Amino acid sequence: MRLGAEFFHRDCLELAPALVGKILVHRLPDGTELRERIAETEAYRGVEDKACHAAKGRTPRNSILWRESGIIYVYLCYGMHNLMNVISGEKEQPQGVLFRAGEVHNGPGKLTSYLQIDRSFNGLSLVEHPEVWIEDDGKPCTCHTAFRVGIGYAGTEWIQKPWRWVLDR
DNA sequence: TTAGTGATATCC
DNA sequence: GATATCACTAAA
Repeated sequence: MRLGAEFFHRDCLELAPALVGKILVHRLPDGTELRERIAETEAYRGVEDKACHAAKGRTPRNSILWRESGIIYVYLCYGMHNLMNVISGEKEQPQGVLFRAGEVHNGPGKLTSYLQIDRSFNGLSLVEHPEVWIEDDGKPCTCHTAFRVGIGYAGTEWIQKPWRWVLDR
């Protein structure tokens, strides 16, 4: 079952764990469906979260964070990796959830590479786009928290937030 | 451990 | 216009 707007419309600290175990799907023009179960997510929460792109104020790149929940935010990292997020929470409240790994393809760059998600998907909607969506296959799963990765610049207060969720196996 | 890669923000 | 930085990955 495809997840609708009401699923995404909540705080990133709730949405991130809820997304773990769900299936990310991208249907290609030839009908092929690329699917991958989400194994890791991270929450980035507002301007006060020093690890969140919104912490440095609104810029052309991060302005997507201020959009409504369910919108896709993709940006290029280290010149070669597309990192995919979904916006959460209230509109005009800059927060989102990073898809940090899939069950098969670990790492945020490898996940988008497999799913063929690049920056052209920036600003599209996981709720309304006909070829990209998230499914709940009803399979129960559990996850545990961890520290977020790769945010050394944010300072210890924010590094120590348990805002990463990892699928148990 | 380190090179590769390029958009972005921040300084001239 | 120049430069430093970066929510990473693969190879060694």
